[in-house]
Amino acid sequence: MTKPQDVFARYLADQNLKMTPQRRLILDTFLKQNDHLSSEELYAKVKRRDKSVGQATVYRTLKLLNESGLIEPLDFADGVTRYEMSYGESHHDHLICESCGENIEILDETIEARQEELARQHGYTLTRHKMYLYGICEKCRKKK
Amino acid sequence: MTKPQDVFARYLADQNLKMTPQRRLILDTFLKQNDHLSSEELYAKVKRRDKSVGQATVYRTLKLLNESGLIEPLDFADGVTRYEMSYGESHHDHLICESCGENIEILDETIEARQEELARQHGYTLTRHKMYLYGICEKCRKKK
DNA sequence: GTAACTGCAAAGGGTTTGCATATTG
DNA sequence: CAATATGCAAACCCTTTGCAGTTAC
Repeated sequence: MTKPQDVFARYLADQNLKMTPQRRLILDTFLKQNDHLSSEELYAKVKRRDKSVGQATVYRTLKLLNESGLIEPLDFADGVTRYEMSYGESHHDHLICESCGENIEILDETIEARQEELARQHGYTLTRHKMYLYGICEKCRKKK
Repeated sequence: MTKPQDVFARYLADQNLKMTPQRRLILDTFLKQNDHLSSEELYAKVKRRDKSVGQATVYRTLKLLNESGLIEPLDFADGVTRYEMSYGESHHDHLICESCGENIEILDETIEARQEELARQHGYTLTRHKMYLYGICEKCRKKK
């Protein structure tokens, strides 16, 4: 499969945009720690490698990475937008602990199938979906 | 069933909080147009009935209404928090047309059950979930 | 009476934007 | 060299908070 770096380069070229050291560094940093990073967290990591990079550039680059199809915004309802790699990764949903923030990736074929079916019943063609399960994990429950 | 107004009054009394004309008006306005209102939209409607009400009071009252169990925050990822009546309403998810914005409320027992089961398997106690299905509705599909 | 509530305006947090300068293709 | 990107700081949007004065219980 094409490397993420190449996908991004390709996207930029197609849009008449330019590859820059900053964009390279930001994507690279994101790829290294492919967690569910927020823009600010990524900014901190990027800054460790190159102090001169500005916060706005990180925000702008994340937007481009999203448009290029490499990453996707997540919504953990914690006030910040987080991103995860979507290119070459299989789809999954999230199970989130409301107490400690732990985040488990889940996938259930029964649910996926029912979602398609439900949409179809309403005359919809499904393009995507978001499902977040919020709860309390075992550790946190026992702490109380 | 107990009226929403009474549920709210009861909640306030229990918490040693006070019923005020503003709180009454805000709940009343919300009940009248039980859409998926944002705080600002509600504020605009409230203001039409009483110009003297402040924006902060609407925010504060929505928080109280949520705590009382009457309403619940929604997250359509459009930058604002919206609320919908939850008291006396059955839980449901949303099927949204990406083209025209149509929003259908859906509920599927198979999915609900699987969600509980999935959480349980990971040691989680589920408190809530969000599921949004995005697609294209029949009308929009045929328009093209 | 006194704890809770109000409106106002200011502050807050995350994100975006305007601008002068620097860089890419 | 022309179009894009950059860093900085200011602006932005939605929401929360501090405060002095008001009101419900």
